[in-house]
Amino acid sequence: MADKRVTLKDIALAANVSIGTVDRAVNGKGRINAETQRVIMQKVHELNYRPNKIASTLRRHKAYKIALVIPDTNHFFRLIIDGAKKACEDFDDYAVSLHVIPQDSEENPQGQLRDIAQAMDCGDVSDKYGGLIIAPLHASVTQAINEAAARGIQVVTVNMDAKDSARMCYVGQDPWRTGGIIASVFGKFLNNAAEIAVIEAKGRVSWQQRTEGFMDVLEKDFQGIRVACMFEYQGDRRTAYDLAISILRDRPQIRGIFANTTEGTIGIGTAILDMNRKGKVIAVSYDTPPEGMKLLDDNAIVATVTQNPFLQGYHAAKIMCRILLERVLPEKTMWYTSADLIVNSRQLSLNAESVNHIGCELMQPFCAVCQR
Amino acid sequence: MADKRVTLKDIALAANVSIGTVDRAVNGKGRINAETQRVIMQKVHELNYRPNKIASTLRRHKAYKIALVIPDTNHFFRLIIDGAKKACEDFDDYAVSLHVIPQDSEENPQGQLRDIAQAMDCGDVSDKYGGLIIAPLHASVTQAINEAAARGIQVVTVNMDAKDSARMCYVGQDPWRTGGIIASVFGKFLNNAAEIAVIEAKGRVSWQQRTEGFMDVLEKDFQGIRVACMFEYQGDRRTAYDLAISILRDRPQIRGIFANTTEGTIGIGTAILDMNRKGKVIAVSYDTPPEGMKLLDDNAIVATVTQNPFLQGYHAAKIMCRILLERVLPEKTMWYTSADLIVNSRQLSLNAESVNHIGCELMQPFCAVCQR
DNA sequence: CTGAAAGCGCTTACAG
DNA sequence: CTGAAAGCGCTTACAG
Repeated sequence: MADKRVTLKDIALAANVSIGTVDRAVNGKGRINAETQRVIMQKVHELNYRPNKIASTLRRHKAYKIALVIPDTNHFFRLIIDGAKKACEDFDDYAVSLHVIPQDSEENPQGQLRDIAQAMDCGDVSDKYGGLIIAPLHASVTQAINEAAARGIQVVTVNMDAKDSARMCYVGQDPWRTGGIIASVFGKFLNNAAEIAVIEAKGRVSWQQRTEGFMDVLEKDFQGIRVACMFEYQGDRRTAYDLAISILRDRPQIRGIFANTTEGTIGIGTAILDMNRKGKVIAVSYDTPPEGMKLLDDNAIVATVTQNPFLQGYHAAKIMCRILLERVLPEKTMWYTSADLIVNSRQLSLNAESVNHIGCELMQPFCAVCQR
Repeated sequence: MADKRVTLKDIALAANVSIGTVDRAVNGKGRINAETQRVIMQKVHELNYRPNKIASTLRRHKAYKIALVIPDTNHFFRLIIDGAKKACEDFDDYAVSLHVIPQDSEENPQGQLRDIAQAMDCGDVSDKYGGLIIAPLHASVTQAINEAAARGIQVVTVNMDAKDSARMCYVGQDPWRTGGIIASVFGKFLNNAAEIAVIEAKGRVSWQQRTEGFMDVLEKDFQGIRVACMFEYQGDRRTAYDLAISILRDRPQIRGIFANTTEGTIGIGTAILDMNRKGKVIAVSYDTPPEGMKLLDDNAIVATVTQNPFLQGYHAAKIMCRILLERVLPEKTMWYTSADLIVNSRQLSLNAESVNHIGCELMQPFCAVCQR
């Protein structure tokens, strides 16, 4: 910042070549003599040259196209999309554009695979997607990710991961952590002395990790909380509701029920309300669906743990922009967004108004010249 | 994004003048004929011209200097500083630099006034600060803010506001909201049926607003919670402790105590611990001081409401950068950061590791060429 | 394999 | 008050 930045010209002077040659050495395209390259790179290191991406963007006419491949099935995913859009607006000056490729179902990985294949083939050579941001619906999406990577397209996963794929990194929830936070709420509300029930879905890795996190924190920090019984369900609302009803009816000593999915917790909360046990039995929800908010305000659900979907999209896109513009590899493979605790819907709406929008509205193009 | 952006040249062509003249009309400096100006501005609106700040930064040699005037007395303020630094690194390409001017006390507004006056006078004409980000320690700082504004220096307040000053906007906590969230936690933990005590400091406007928010939400959402008694203190730890001890001793029916400052809540938490009443009487803390974290893990404090100091600094600096680079006035006067609920110190540390750093590490200059 | 030159969109002296 | 020209640091054809 303080000192004048070293430019291509400085390197060219020092290495006694033309700036065109330096450019070729640095950007590694076009034929170049190995020895010339070596000398130039040495000067680059010596003088601590960093490319000026302002200048390169100005000259380069290529725009960077990014595709966001994600289901568009509910508010949560739409917040991820919003976040990604905002991040890309931040890079508007650098000619980055985002194209959303939405899926209409979370249960159709085949459809997603097709969408990705199509995205890889679209456009002529100069108009191809430089990067794909994907919320992989299933492990089978890995093959599409690897195919994209093989073609030189950068891939980042968001919200859901494809662990053994060639994606650069993952941005999203840490399921273990959300489980742990819910355990802490249980422990504190129940004053570390109560029996609880666990209703567990095992269909996704992240669901299993939530339960693990929940159990681990209970064991470590709240040994006064005893898990009296465990039941399995499919992650659905209906079964969770039925299980909760029978637990509430048959086991009056149970004072808390944990379910490891959004849908499951909605089922439990509804059961608590229907059995007129709110305030007596606690549930803590995942994410912030409308039904969850209602149950939260009715105190059938004590709190909800939300994972900043907006930030997930925002940072996934920001990482992608940096990869494309600066050829920077992300420093970490796993980028976890914070898990926040919400106790009433007003808190959430107020926060949405501020923190999200403080990141949003600021990014909007607003021009002093034309006043819009 | 899609269409080719309109440039100065396009306007010049349309208005039948040179690009130099268009520049003068748009940037409003240098003599220009009123009629010419009118015609040009009309074309600017018609064609929806937006200046390319990439190009202008490249040509313009001026760097933008921003000063952050803030006490450097604890971790909370240091997070604000970190946030501001990160935002400015984001604008590194645009030749923005941040200079921190720290105060060593929160209780010495005179010293801060001197620091601001000095900052305004430093440097020659071309090297002056373009913007000041200030955490005003007292209403008297208003005069320095107005003086800066009169000299054409942009001012944004952070964390603390100077309401009737000429600052462009405020970025920071919404005290009313934090009070309200704490009320919600009380209401839910106490199952909307209990007597509580309120210990109130009135020394700062924001403290009073916290109490107001607390009382309002209790009244609206938790009518089963009764405020049995109110006491006044100076916002200090010691008095709060003494008051809490006597409340806990004399009024066994009290099941929650609210204090409206960080220090006050630490006093209460300690009293709850000393009187061996943890889990029986609840307190909810402000912010995230180390003592608060300890009391949180001991369950003397049930939760703490934290206000994202990192984001406060980050967004205050980002707004300032936009003001300087794009001559954009902020759309709102008050930018509130979200108030998050923390139930254990592990949650906070994990979140700090992710959400802050997801905003941080990404911004760090990291170069594919030189690998650092 | 390397160099010289044009030009991205803007701002800034310098002439008129 | 207005225009013509140079140049910010880079990339990209185009010659050699």
